[in-house]
Amino acid sequence: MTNEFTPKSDFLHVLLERGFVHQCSDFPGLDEKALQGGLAAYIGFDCTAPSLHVGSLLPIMLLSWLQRTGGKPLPLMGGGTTRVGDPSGKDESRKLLSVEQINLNKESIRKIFERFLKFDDAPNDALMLDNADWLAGLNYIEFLRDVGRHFSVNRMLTMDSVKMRLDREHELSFIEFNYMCLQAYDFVEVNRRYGAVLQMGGSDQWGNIVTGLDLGRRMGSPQLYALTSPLLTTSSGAKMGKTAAGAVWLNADMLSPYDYWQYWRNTEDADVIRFLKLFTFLQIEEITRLSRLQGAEINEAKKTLATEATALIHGRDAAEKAEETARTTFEQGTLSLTLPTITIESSEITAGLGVLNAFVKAGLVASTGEARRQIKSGGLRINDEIITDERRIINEKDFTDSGIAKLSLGKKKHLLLQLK
RNA sequence: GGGGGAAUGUCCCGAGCGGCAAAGGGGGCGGACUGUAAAUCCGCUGGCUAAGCCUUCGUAGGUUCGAGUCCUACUUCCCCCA
Repeated sequence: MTNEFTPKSDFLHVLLERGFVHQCSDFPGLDEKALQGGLAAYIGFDCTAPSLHVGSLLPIMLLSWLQRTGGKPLPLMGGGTTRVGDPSGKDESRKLLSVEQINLNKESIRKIFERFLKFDDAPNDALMLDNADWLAGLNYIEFLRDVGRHFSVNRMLTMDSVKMRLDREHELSFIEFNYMCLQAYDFVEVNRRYGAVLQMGGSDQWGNIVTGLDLGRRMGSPQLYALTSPLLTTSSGAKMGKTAAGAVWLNADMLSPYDYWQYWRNTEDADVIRFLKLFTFLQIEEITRLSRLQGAEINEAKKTLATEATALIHGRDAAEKAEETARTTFEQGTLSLTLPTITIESSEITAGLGVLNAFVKAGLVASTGEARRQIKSGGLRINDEIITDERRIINEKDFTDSGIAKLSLGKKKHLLLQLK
């Protein structure tokens, strides 16, 4: 895919070297553009949830590298398109969200970008866009006349995202079918308004991006370019970004820095180097050095990955604190007071709180039923002591003088109860 | 417009003679082995005030001691004919 081509621009050089590139519509052409400086590129982001998750991290890194190599990053909030729903890769139609919900999500997501990009007034400072700005007020008739006539339904039917739905005999509603038209139009509009000539995205967006490129040609935009990043899976094939607790969110109020650190710490051996290149800004030389580690030494690389990745979104302090918490908890096996903590009224203890409910309250298990099952297989511990009696009551003696007790699920998930 | 199929445990796929909390996978979680890894093996994978009780098989009714299973209507999807 990227064979033979040797980029002259820093931007493509870094991207290729670090494994960010899956496909590009025109390597030499884009390379040339990047060399000229001031390359403006955008990536669209959904507003379907109040936080982005690790799956979105890769595109964010792309934008950040763009800025670091002199380009102008334009993160685009899908405030408009989220109202429609992207059919790509999904059999089920998405639930439509309310406009209010979308706006709330948008605000919440926006904060993440500020950790990765510099937003200001310099020429290559980032600019946050929202396609609702031009999509929400679209006039249907005008849109059909000016834009719609350039779309070939014949061609759209051959696109993978659509074909899959048709082949598998799944419903594809008109509103979803229009998604790609809107996204294509975005490209033209972002180019017209902000001069972006490049759209990036995950490999599943290739079809949508190329459709935009095509529309641009028909509507007289300058030459546009497409670049996609590989779909992220772990070496054992699992999709990235899922854990027991659900998605790996980037917002601290949805996933603590400690848990985020743990997510990266638990990376499979085979993925560490790839992830270091993609999700940290460490020098390639440093990563190469880490890649020579063997066997259990790889754990060092994992810690580096975890700390660097955590520092990017939660700050260096929080990352180092998470690392230290992990060291005390896992390597020394002692009680770390900086583990994620939930507070509990002391009256609840006096009233007699059973272990089952305590674990549910802590969020380590979803129900008392699950707690029972975990106890049967020896998965629950309080202060490192395996719970064998599901009717065990937690009492004052379980707490330290300062009112702390540690609950654990399995060997990895720990949490503190703090008496109030 | 006519005819024939299909919807199952709210993660997914999928079996299911009128006695069903419902086979089997995948995924996930826990245990063993390790290095907080992978692979492998074992167990679990509706809820609860738990040897009992409650709620699940597209929706609403009906037959029956008893319905995922039979009947009726409705919804959605698929196939064939026009």
